Amino acid sequence: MRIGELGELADVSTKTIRYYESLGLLAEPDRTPAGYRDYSVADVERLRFVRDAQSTGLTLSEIASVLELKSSGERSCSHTLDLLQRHLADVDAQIKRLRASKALLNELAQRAELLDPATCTDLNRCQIIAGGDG
Amino acid sequence: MRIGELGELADVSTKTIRYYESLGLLAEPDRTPAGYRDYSVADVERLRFVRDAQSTGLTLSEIASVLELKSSGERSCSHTLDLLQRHLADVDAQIKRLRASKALLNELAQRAELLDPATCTDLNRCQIIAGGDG
DNA sequence: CCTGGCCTTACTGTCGGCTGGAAGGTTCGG
DNA sequence: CCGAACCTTCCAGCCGACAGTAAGGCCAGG
Repeated sequence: MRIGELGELADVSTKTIRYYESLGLLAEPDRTPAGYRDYSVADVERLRFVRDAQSTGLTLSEIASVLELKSSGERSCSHTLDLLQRHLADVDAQIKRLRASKALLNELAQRAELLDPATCTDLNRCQIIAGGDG
Repeated sequence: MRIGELGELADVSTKTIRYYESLGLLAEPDRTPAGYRDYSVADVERLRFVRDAQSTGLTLSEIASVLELKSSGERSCSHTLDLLQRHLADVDAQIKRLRASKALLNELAQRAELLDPATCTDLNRCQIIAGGDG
């Protein structure tokens, strides 16, 4: 199949497919006599794999490293597992940060509702956002 | 004070200060006869405000819009409040996505530990990551 | 007078993941 | 045989928040 069909089947733009190929996420496909990329069903699987992996939040280069290991004949899943666990830690850290951010935002919003706007006199200092130290 | 001192007081690089100025986050300061930027204590406050706002996860352009409104004489905090609440919704959405991502990662990691690597035969299909549909 | 450190503007590069467009070749239906 | 829809390569740009560098000006201490 050609790139357009592959794109439709995996819900990925042709642009993106060529981009993935340039990153080594997809192997260089066969070409038709006219030079068009010629894909098989396995490529649909592989492309979907990339999307699946991406949906877990792995970066494209991380995905590339998983694929590279696999294609180099690495049978063990330990690298993948390792990657997943490190990534899990990252995600946790991000969630933590966001929670802190959220708590702060909530506090600020609450303060904002209590505040009398008339007391908001200093243009350089928003009472809602600035720390409560002054 | 000059830009270096301002930077130290607010823990921001001189590069970043000039960048903020170019975005309109900081007003154009007075200049010394030699053309150096000449800041006052109020500028330290303002710069810290920017950092505070940034720490809540607001983008620089959002911060700029808050500051713009304030400097245009807007007394009401409703815009800021609005911004905070929309941003809060964003943060919630992000947390949601990350949680989903985390659940998926956990599931994958668990599956990985149970899997026999020897069954990992299809190079285009990582059993850890690919969906369990086949 | 010289050196080192600060300052100036302006432009480029970085990361990640694409997207757009130009300029051309191919294929298919009518 | 023609036009539309597909394909090709390559190069540029986008978002956000800076950091790096060049090429120069200024200023204080010894």
